[in-house]
Amino acid sequence: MAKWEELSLEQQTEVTRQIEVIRRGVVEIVPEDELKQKIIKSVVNKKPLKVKLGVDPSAPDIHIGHTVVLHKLRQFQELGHTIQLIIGDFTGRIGDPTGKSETRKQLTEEDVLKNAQSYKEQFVKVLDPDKIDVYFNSEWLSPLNFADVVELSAKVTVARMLERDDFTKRYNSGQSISIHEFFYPLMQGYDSVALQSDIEIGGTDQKFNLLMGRTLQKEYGVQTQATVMLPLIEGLDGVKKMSKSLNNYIGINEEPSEIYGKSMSIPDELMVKYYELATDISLEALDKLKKGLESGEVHPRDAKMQLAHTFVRMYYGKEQADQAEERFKTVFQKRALPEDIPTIDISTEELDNGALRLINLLVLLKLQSSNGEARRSITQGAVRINEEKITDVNAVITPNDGDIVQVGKRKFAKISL
RNA sequence: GGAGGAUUAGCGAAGUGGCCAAACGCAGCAGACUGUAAAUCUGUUCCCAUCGGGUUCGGUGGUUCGAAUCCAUCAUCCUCCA
Repeated sequence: MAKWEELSLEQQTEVTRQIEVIRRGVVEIVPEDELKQKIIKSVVNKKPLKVKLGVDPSAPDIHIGHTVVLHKLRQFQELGHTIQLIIGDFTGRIGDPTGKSETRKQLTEEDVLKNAQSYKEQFVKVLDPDKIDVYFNSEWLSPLNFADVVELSAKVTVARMLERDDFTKRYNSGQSISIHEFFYPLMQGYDSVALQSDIEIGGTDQKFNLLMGRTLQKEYGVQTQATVMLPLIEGLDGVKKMSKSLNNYIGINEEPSEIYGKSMSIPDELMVKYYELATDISLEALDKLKKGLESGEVHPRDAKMQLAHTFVRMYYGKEQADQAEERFKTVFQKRALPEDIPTIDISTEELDNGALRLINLLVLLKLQSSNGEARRSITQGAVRINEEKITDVNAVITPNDGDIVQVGKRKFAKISL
C-alpha cells in the first residue's frame, strides 16, 4: 500500500485538499485514517472511490434535510469519485423498522421502478448524473436462501443489535421490536459487502447501520468501508430534525413561493447552518456572510432573503427565484395582493339568483375545508373580498368575475364565473 | 400455555355511569405585533345548522332512562412467568 512519505508533493497536496473538502460540515468520519489511506490509494492509482448511499424505495419527496448528504456526495463527485446509489427495493418490500404497528404496504415492481426514476430526477438537481451508478439491492438479496440468511445473522449478536439507539429506546419503553427489523441493519450492511463500497455516507442517525457495513465486510473478507456521517438539519421549528412527518420541511419539489416563504420562517440561528450544509455557496462567501452577521453589517433579514433566494435558485433557476422574492415582498412586507392568484371557476348552478352564502363560497373555492372552518375564519376577521374585510358569518355574496377572495395572509383565489 | 395491563380526536395524554364533543400539552388555523410564514401574546380547532341536531373514545353485541366509563366477545400491542 502506498505510504504518505512516498507520495510526490503534488499527490500529497491533492490528498490534503480532498480530505479538507470531505471534512467540511461532517460530524464524524470513522475511521479517519482509513479514509486517508483510501484517498491516497485513489490518488496514486488514479482510481475513483465508490461512495455508497442507500435509499428507501418508497415515493421520494426530497427535502432540504436530505440534500445535506447530496451536497456532500456532489463534492465527492467533484473530487472525481463515483456514487453508488442503492435503491433498497428488497428491504422496502418487506416492511419498515419504524416501530409503528402498521406494516408498510408492499410496493410493486412497477412502483419501485417509478420511485427509482423519481429519485434520479430529484437527485440530479444536486448531483452529476454521469457519476452515479444505480443498484437495486434485490439483485443480491433475493438470491440468498435461508441457510445464507442464518449465516448472515449468526455474525451479529442480539446484545450488539440492541445497542442501536432506537432499539434500545423502544425496548426499554416497552414498544415492540419484530425480529425482521434486526435484518435491516444486516441487509444494509450486506449491501456494502456485495458492492464492495469504499465509503458509505449517511446522517448521524445512520451510524449503527453504517458501522454494520464495516462489521459484515470484515466477516465476509471484503475490504472495509470508511463511514462519513453528516449532521441532521433541524426543520423550520428549529428544534426537531427536518422530516416530512413533522411537517417542518422544505421540499425541493415544492412551489418556488413555498420554498421561499418556508425558508424565511426558519429561525435566525439556523441560517448559517443551512447555508453551510444545504447550499452550494463557496466557503469564502460563507465566511464573509458569517462575519457580516456577527458585526451587524449584514441584516439578518437580508441574509435570510438571500438564503431563500439561493434555495429557489438551486432548484428552479434565478428567474423563478427573483419572482418568488418579489412575491414575498408584495404579500408579506407590503401586505398587498400577489400577482399569481389562482383562478377558480364557479358554475352558475352553485348560485341562487347570482348569489350565495360567504361560508359556502369559501368552501367552494377550496380556501376552507369545511363550513365550520369557514365560519371560524370569518368570525376571526381573516376573510376579505377585494381587500375588504367581512366579519358577518351569514353574509350573502354576489360574486363578480374577477373578485379576489382572501383568507388569512396566505390563501387567495380569484373568482371566474 | 398461564397471569396481568393497554387501546381516547392529527400526535401525546387526562377522564372510570349523567355536569363529556371529552381537561391539558404539542401541532394546526386565525388575529395583534414584527425584517419574517420566526419569537411572543390572544383567540380558535369533529360535522351540519340561527335555536338546535348528528356522528365520536380499538371492533361487535349487551346492561341501563342514560355508557369513553359497567358486562361479554373479538382484534392489536405490552409486561412478567413457562
